Amino acid sequence: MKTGDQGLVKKINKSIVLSNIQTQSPISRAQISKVTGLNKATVSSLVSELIEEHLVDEIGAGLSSGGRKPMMLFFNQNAGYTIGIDLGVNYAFGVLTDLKGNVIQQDEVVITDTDEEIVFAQLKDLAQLLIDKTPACPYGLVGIGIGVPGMINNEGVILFAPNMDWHNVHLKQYMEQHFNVPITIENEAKAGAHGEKIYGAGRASSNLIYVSIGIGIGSGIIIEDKLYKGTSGISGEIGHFSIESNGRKCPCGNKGCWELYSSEHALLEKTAPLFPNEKNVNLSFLIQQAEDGNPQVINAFDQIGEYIGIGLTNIVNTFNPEQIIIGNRLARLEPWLRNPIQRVFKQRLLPYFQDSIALTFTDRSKNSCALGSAAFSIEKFFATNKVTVV
Amino acid sequence: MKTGDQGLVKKINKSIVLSNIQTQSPISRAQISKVTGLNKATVSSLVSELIEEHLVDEIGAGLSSGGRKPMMLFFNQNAGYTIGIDLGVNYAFGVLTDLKGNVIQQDEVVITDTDEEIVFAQLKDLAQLLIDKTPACPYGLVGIGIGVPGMINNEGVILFAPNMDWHNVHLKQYMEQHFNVPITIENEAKAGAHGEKIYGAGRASSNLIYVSIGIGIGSGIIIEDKLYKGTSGISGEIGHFSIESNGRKCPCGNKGCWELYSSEHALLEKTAPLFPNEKNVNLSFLIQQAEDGNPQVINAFDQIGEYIGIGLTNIVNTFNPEQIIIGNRLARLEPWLRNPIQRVFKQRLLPYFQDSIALTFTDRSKNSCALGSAAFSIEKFFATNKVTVV
DNA sequence: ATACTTAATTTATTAGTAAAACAAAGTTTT
DNA sequence: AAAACTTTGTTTTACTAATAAATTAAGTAT
Repeated sequence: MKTGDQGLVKKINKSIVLSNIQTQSPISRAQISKVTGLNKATVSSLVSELIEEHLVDEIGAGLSSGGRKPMMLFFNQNAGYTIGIDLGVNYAFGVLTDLKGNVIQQDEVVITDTDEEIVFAQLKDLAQLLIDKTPACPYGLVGIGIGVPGMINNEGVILFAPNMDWHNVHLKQYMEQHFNVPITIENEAKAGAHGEKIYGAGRASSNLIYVSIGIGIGSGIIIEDKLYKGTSGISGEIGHFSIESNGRKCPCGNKGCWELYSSEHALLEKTAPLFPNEKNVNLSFLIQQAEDGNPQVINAFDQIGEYIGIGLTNIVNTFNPEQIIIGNRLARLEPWLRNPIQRVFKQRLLPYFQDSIALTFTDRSKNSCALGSAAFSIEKFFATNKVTVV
Repeated sequence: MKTGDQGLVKKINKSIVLSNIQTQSPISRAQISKVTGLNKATVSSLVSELIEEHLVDEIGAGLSSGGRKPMMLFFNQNAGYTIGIDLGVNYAFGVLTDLKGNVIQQDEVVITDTDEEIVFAQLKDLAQLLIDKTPACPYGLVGIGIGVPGMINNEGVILFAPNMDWHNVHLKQYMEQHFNVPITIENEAKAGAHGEKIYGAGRASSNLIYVSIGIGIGSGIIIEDKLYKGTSGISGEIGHFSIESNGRKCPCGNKGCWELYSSEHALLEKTAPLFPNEKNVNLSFLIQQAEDGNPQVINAFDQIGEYIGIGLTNIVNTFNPEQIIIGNRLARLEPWLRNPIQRVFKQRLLPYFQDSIALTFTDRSKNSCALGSAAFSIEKFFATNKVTVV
C-alpha cells in the first residue's frame, strides 16, 4: 500500500504540467494554469523546476491577447535520447529517438542466422552504432528497448521465440552488461501496441487491440490507456485461439489456431501452388500480382481477410475495444483486407459493437514496434528520475 | 487530468487506514502505523475522523506486549446496508448485506413472465421487502445493485437481454424513481466477477476471468484488480466468440459461437433425446442421472466439459490470467467438468500458461452476482462520501 | 496619457504529514 | 513496592506544497 504525502502531490502535478507542455506546446504558464486548474503560482514553481532540469525551455514571447505577452514554453525533447529496436526473424531495425519519439537516426541489419550469440552481437553493434550518433545532451541515452517476436516473462526473459528457435534467452542481461542504461525487452506486438498508443494511430483510444499479423499473429492489449501484460507477461497470444476447435494441429499444442488461417504463413502456403514455377513467392511478389490484377491472388487475399475478420470478431466480442489496429507485415495488404473484414463485421458482429469499433491499419512508414520499444525507456526515465506518468 | 492536492493525499491515506481496519481488525492505531508506514500522529487523526463518521469503533483494550494496552479498532460494518439482486430469467434473488458483505436477509421471487413491467414491479417489491428489514444505522441503505443477464451500456441502460426479450430497457430510471439511493445496473457476469473478486474465490487474484455458464455464456474480466467494462460497457461477450468459424448460425449473427457448444442450453439440447419419455429434462435431473451413474449423461457432461476447456484455452491464451472462475448454473457440474477441462488444458495450452493458471468453481452457497451487485453500491458510497478506494 | 488586460511572481495562508516530545498505562527488574 | 523500561497514543512543532491575494511586468485600447 503506497501512502500519500506531499511528494506524491508534487509528482502528480509536475507530471501534469510536463505532459501539457509536451502535447500542447508552445504553451504559456497562464494557459497551463487555466487548462489544468492548478494555481498560477503552482504552475510557475513547477515549470521553473522543469526548466532547471532541462526538460522544458522558454522559447520566447508569444502573441499578446490584450495584455502582457506570454512566455511560451517548449518541451526540451533533446534532453535525452532513447533507442528502440524491432527484432524480426530476418532483420533488426533500430531507431534513435528524442524524448518525443522523433527519429533522429535509424539503421537496419539483416539477420541470416538466428543463433543466439550471433544475433546478440548484431544487436549490440546496432545499438552501439546508434549510440555513437547520439547528440550531446543533459541526460544522454536514457535506455534501450527491444521488441522480440516471442513470449517474454515479467523479468524480461525470452521464454520462447518459435521462429528464432529461442528458449529461455537472456538478452536483457547481455545488453545490460554492455550498456549501462535500463534495458526493456518486450514482445514485438506489445511494443507495437504501445507505439501506436503513444505515437501512432491509437493515441485517442483508451481501449485498443493491436493485432500484429506477420508469420504468426500476436497482439498487444491496451486497457484504460495502459498496456496489459498479463499475469506472467504473456497475454495477447491471440494467434493461438482456436477458431476451428478440431482443426489442424498447431505446434503450440492447440488445434485450429487462428494464425493457421490468417497469417502471412497461411497466405504463402495458400498461394504457393498458384505459382509452381516461381521460386520466391513472398509478400511483395503477391502484392505485385494483386496490383496487376491476378484474380487468384486477389481472391486469396480476400479469403485471408475473411479469416482475419472472423478472429477480429472474437476480439471485439471479448474486449469491446474502441479500436483495432492491424500491424506488422500484413498491414501492407490493407487495400485488399479492409473490405472482407468489414464485410465479416457486418455479418457477424452484434449491432452494439458495430457502431463503436474503429478499424485502422498501421502506418508502415513508422515502425511502431521500434518506436514503442523506445518509448518504454522514456517512461522509465520520467518515472524514476523526474515525474510520475499519470 | 485530475490534479493533486492535500485533499487527495488525505483521501488516499484515510482509505488505506480504513481498508486496514476492514481487513485486519481488530487492529490498533500503532499497528496500522507500523503496517502502512504512516506516522502515528497521522493514523490517530484519521482514525478519530473515521470514528466520528461511525465507520470505525473502538472495541476495547487488547493485550499488552510489554507496555500500554492498545485500543483495538473495528470496522463498523453496520454503519450502512446495501441491496444486491441477481436477476435471472425465471427468478430474482436479493440480498441485504452490511458494509462487509455479510448477508443479513435474503429473498427470492419466481419470475414467470418476463414482461418488463411485471418484472419491474417484482424487483421493486423485492427491494422494498429487503429495505423493510434494514436495521437502524447511521447511513441507512447506501444503494441497490442489480445484475442482469444482458448487455448494459455505460449509462446503465439494458441494451439487450436475449432471454428476457428486452431491448433498451430503463430499469435504472425506474428504480431511481422508487428508491432515493444510487442504483447500479450491471451485467450478471460482471457483477459475479466483482463479487468473486471482492468476497469470493478471486480475492487473491489481480487478473481473473469469471466465466458465467448458464443458458448462455458471459464473462466478467478483472484486470489489475479492477473490473474492465469495455468501451461501451459490453466487454466479455465471450459466449459469442466463434470456435467453429463456419459452424451453426447463432442468433447473435456470428457462426459457431462457443455457447452453442458449451452452455446449459447446449447440454439440454444434447441430452434431451436420451430421455424421450421425460418431460422435464433439466439440470437437476441430469445431475441426478449422473450421480446414479448414467453413462450417457456422464459422457455428455464430459463432452460439454471438453468444449468448455477449448473456450477457456482461448481465454487463457488471450488474457494470461491468474485465475478462471466458473460461475452460474453449470458450476454445479464441477465434479464432471473439472477433469475434461484440465485434460484439454494439458493437451492444448502452452506450458508457460499451464503453470500460472488456477481453475476454480464458484461457491454456490454464496451468490456472487447478488453480492457483487451489492458491493458496487458500497464502493460508490465510500468513493462519494468518505474515502477513495485504493 | 490614461485605463484596461493579461502574464507571471511574491507574499501570506492553509492543510496535511512527519518528527519529536510527552503523557498514559502498562510490564519487568531489583 | 519502587524504579526502570516498553508500548500506545496524543500534543506540539516543523516542514512542504498548494492556493488566494497582492504585486509587478508588459503589453493593448481609447
